[in-house]
Formats: sequence, structure tokens, C-alpha cells
Amino acid sequence: MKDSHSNIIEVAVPLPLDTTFHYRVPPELRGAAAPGRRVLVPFGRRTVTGYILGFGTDEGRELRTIVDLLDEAPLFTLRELELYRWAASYYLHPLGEVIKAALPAGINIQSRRGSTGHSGGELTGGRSVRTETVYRAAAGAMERPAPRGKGAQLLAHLRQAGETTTATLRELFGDCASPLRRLRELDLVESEAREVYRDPFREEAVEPDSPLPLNAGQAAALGQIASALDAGRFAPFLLLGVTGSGKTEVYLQAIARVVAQGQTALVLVPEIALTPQLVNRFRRRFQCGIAVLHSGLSDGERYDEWRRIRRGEATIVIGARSAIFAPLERLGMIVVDEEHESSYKQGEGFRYNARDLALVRGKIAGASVILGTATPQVTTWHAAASGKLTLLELPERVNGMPLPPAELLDARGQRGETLLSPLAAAVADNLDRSGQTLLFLNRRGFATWLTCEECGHVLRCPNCAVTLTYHQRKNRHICHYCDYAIPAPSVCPGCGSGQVTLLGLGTEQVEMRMRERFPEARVERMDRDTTAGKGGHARILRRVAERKTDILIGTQMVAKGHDFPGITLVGILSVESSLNIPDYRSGERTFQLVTQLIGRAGRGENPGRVLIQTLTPEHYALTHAVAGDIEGFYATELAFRRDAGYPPFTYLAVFYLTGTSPSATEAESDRLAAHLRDLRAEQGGRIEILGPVAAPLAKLRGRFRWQILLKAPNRSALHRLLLRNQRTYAPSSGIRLHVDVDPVDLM
DNA sequence: CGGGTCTAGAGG
DNA sequence: CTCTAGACCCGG
Repeated sequence: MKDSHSNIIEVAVPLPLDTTFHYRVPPELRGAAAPGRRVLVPFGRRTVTGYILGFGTDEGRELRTIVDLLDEAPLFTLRELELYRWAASYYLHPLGEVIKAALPAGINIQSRRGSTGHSGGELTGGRSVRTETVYRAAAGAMERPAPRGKGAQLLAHLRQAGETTTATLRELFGDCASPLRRLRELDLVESEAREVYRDPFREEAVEPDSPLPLNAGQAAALGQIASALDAGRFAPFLLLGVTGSGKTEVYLQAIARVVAQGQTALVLVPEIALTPQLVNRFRRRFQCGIAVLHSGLSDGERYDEWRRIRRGEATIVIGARSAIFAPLERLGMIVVDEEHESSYKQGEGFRYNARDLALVRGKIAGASVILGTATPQVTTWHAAASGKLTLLELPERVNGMPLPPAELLDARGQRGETLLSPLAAAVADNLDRSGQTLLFLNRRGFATWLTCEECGHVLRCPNCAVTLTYHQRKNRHICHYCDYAIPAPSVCPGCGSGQVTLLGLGTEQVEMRMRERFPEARVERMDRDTTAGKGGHARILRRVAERKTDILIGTQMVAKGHDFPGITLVGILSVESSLNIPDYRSGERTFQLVTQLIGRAGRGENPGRVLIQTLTPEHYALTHAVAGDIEGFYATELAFRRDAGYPPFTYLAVFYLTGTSPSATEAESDRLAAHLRDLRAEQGGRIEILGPVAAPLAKLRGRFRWQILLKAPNRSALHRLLLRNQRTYAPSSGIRLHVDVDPVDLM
């Protein structure tokens, strides 16, 4: 059997199967079959698209023959396949589905139960290349008699302007389809179909700019990155810098060096931060091709951007999570901006973390990887402290302005007050001085729960173990986990008493109270309920930027990505909702949130101030955030985690089971937990199984979800158990198992 | 995943 | 005895 032109190929199919399949290639396609190309293969009684992984040998089994070979060139390289294989094994997800997720959506062909009822069924799907028609005057057409009227105008234009598209001709001459047809018949013009890209940002040209001068911290950081680039080996960095410390300028100048070396760069940003402003900053700086990948693109636009990248027409790719799979070759650098952001995690299907894959891809490619943030993940900090990442610090803000002073207000014994008096006074004072105020509360809706004074009944979601939040505008009680909703009852559903009370403050109620209290102020609310629909964010942000808003009330989304230069007062109404989440990361999350909010204030000429109402003013996450003491926070958090046996000192995986009925999903989670306990006993390892966890049964898009946590003292013990489980445990039908491995020790 | 087959329970 | 919903099994 010849190895490189074998007639047997190994194929991965995008289905939840943990095996690959072998097929025979007919002689006429033999030389063309190559890893990375797709094939149409008979699969059971269907025809599906698969991916060629490589060549195989005859194992004596009866093999079926491929139906067709797709793609003129491979869609992925062997290096990319190495990344896919790593991800499939690490996230315990079928390789075919990993490849499908890595390639642009909608390109695969599947057979359907065809209504026309042909034997193979009809083939559907496949993303097409868009073409446009261009016209040009035919060579040597001068002698022939010229037509009259519109035809003459068109011909004159084409002789002068050369090739012109249908769209341009229509713009210039109106509808001209029939004269053009006539000209073609007379052989006076010729036409050609040309491939075009659906350009997601066909914007007007931007003014080029040049590199900004760097401060000492930036220059030192850039110097270290530059020497790693010159060495041309994998080098991971943690770039630590507060909001406004000029991380982006460091990325830009480092990437300039990468481009100058003839290499390419990949920039990952959280979805929400992928604004035209950021992209334009890159477009102003670089003349080379820039491709942008984000969730707002249509399948066609995404496919076109992908093809531009694959053909080497883009040198820099900027994108959200899924851009980690962008088909760049000669990759010199990967930037992961705001590396702590949870939006790098894909939470459905193939559950990967693009921040982690960035390190793996960087290692495979021999590239530098920069993780940039003011508030790293605790695991990232630990990796830097133990020398696995090189720490680069940007200690000061570029404009020299210090971070605004922050203070904690003790809210104990003052329940029922929306704003404590120092914060209320600060808002009034800020209004007097025409400053803008940001009030943060991480809870949308009017009130968090309804309780009965008589019998103590609390409204809860029947699917999820959480209370229903009252929304005044809809007059409904809604589950924020699964969107289950009921109309607001007038009496207690438990005992019929009329004595029901709404408790727990939400943004909707804060908005109402602020309008009552400051009737002259222009109040806006920014949360999922007010930003629904496209352009919802932009509308609110524009009014804030134009100073048409005095008080902005917002949830989580105001802490991320957006710049509010006019904000001179930040009030945090409660951090308890973030602090009291029963998750070992709640301290970390709260520290990140508060630190990011402090960075939102005083980006202008006034440093502003930050006031935080809390019931736990001694909590280390808050005291360190308020003091700007990053080292102190991480030291305390790591000591706590070491004692409690949490990551990064133990390793953790989360199993998610989803099914369509709550009882079946719950029963399955018991079965899985029992199975895992058996495996643990058999292995004799020190692996701890937490669960099935009571709270998180949640309905997501019609499916119920249950989770189980696994803790292990090291990664290999955890992975041995996970792999063993994957081989020995089969979920019952209708139930799917997903695995989130968190966190990781990749190096 | 999708579809074929096998099976238990309800209905006639 | 027939019909059907759901479990289960397989795909090269």
C-alpha cells in the first residue's frame, strides 16, 4: 500500500460519534484526495459531508466508496488539524464537530429526506461564492457599425472606462439590461462573471496614522515582546494594565513588527468590544489586509472573510471567540484582549475557551501570545507567578491621570434605601456640576422575588431552582435562567392571602426611584430589556456620549468594553448578587467587576469618584479593588483557593447533561454521577465528585440542563477519568453530555 | 444526528 | 392481535 496516494482515506464526520471512518477513493479521484479536503460520503443510508484527516490502510473490512470529493484545495492545514485534534481530545468533543465549528458555517452538504423522493435523497446546503458580471468593450470592435441611443452611450463609456460592473452601469445609465444584451449579441462588448467578496465593512477610507510615543512601561513591554518575536519561538505573555494604560498601542506596535517580518497576526477581543472604532484604529495604522470576524456577519460574509484569509489576502484578523480558528498561515502573534472575559467561552455544543486555544495554537505555530487585561483570571495570574507566562506591567495611565478614588459605604442596617445618603448626596452634587453618573446594579427587572407575608410562599421557577423576577413593564414574573414567565398574581398562589410583598432591588426599580428623586435629571437604563434588538446599545451609548443623559443605570454590560469619558461618578448599588453566587470564582468575579467599574470613571479631565454600597465592606475582593491592590487581591485569593482545594491547585471539569424532560435529565445525572463514582473507586485516585448539583437545572432553548463537577489534584488524573468515562458511559437517548474543562494547565 | 429495529403497553 | 411511542443501536 502506497502511503501518500493510498486509495483509503480516514474521514471525520460532524456527528456526535467518537470514531473516525475509512472510505475507498475511486481511481479517478485518487491523486486529488488530500487531508483538509471535504468529501461526500455514504453514511448509513444518508450522504453526509466529512473531512479527510489522512490516509489509511486496509484493515480487511469492507469499505464503502466516497460519493464525491469537494473543494479544489484543502480547507485546513495539518497544523490546523493538530489544533482541532488537541481541542477534540481536551474538550472531549467529536473531532468532526470540532472541525465543523472551526470552518465557516453553512458550507456543508447533507442529504435530506427529499420530498421528490429520489433514491439518494436530495442534497442541500453548501455556501456559494458570489459573483458579479463585468462588461468591457470587445477588442477590435471599432470597425463595426456603432449602435444608436443608449447602446452608443454604454459602448462609449466602456471604451473609455474599461471594465465596469452591472451595478455601476445601472447607477450611471438606469436600467440598461436590454441594450447590453443587444451589444453582446453584436459582439461589441463582452462580459465575464467575476468572484466578489461580500464586504462587511465597505466603509470610506480612513486617514492613516502613525505610532504614538510610548511611556516607559509600554516601551519596556514592547521590547520584551520584540525580542521574543525575533527569536521566533512560542512565547506567552501576560500584559497587565489598567483601563487607559495603553495596551492597544502595545498590540499595534508589536503587530507592526510581526507584519514587517512577513508574518500574520490574530487579535481576539470580547464580542462586545468589537466596535468599528477598534477596527478603524487598526485600519488607520496598517495598510495590509485586515479581516474582521464577528457574530454580526451573515454566513455569506463570514465565508468571504474566511476565504480572503485562507488565500493570504489578510495579514491581520480581528475577531471574537470563533476567530481563534481563522486560517492564517505564518502566524507570528496572537493577542487575547481582556483575557478574563467569559465571552471567550463557547457555552453550547463544542464548549471551548478561545483564550486557552490561543495558547495552544501559539505553541503549535511558534508564535507569541499576549494575554492583555487589568484583571487576569486567577489561573492566569498563577501561571505568570510560576513563570509559565512572562509578566509585562503597564503601571500608569497614558494620560497620567490617576484612577478615581473609591470608597465603600456600609449598607448594613439600612435596608430599603435605594441610595445611601452619601451616594444620594454625591449624585445630587454631580448633577449640579453637570457631571454624568453611572449607577451599576447587576440585576435587571423591578424586584428579585415575591413573598407572602402570611405563609412565606416564594414564587419560584418550576424548571430552575431560582426565584422569579418581577418585571413591572410586562407585569409578569420571569425566570432569568430559562425565560419561564407567569402573569403577576394578585394574591398568594400558596394560601390566597392578599399580603404579598416584592423584595430585592432591580434596575427597573432604580430607574423609577431616580426619576422620582431627581425629576429634572435625564435618566436612562441600559440592560438586556432596554437594548433588545439591533442598535439598542448604540442608541443609548450615543445619548450618553452626546451628554443627553445625566444618570445611566446599567447591569454588567456597562462594565464591559464601552468607554464613557464624561462619567465623573460611579455608584455601585450592590455587589452582593455577584459576591453571593455559590461559585468558587465569585470573589474573583467581583474583584474584576469592581476594578473594571472603577476604570470607567474619570477618563476625561476630572478624575471623578466611585462609591460602593455593600453589606460586606470587609470582604477582601472589595477592599483590594478599592485600594487598587492587585497583588494583594491575588495573594489572598490564591491562599484561599489553596486551603479550600480549588483551581489552580486542583483541576476541575464540569459535566453538563441536557435533555428534553426534567425528570429524565435528573435521572440521567444520577446515573452519570454513580458511574463516575465507580470509575473513581476503580482508579483509586483522589478525585472528588461534586454533584449532581441541586441548583442548576435550567431550561435552555427547550432543553433541561443539569451539571456535575469533578475535582482532581492534577490534570492527568482528571483527564484519565474523563477519557475513561467517555469510553464507558453512553448517555441514554435524547440526552447529551457536554464537558467544560476549567481551568487548564496547558504548558 | 437520523433512521431502522426492537419491545412493552394500550386498545380492539 | 395490531398499533405506536419510546429505547436502543449503528454508521466504515
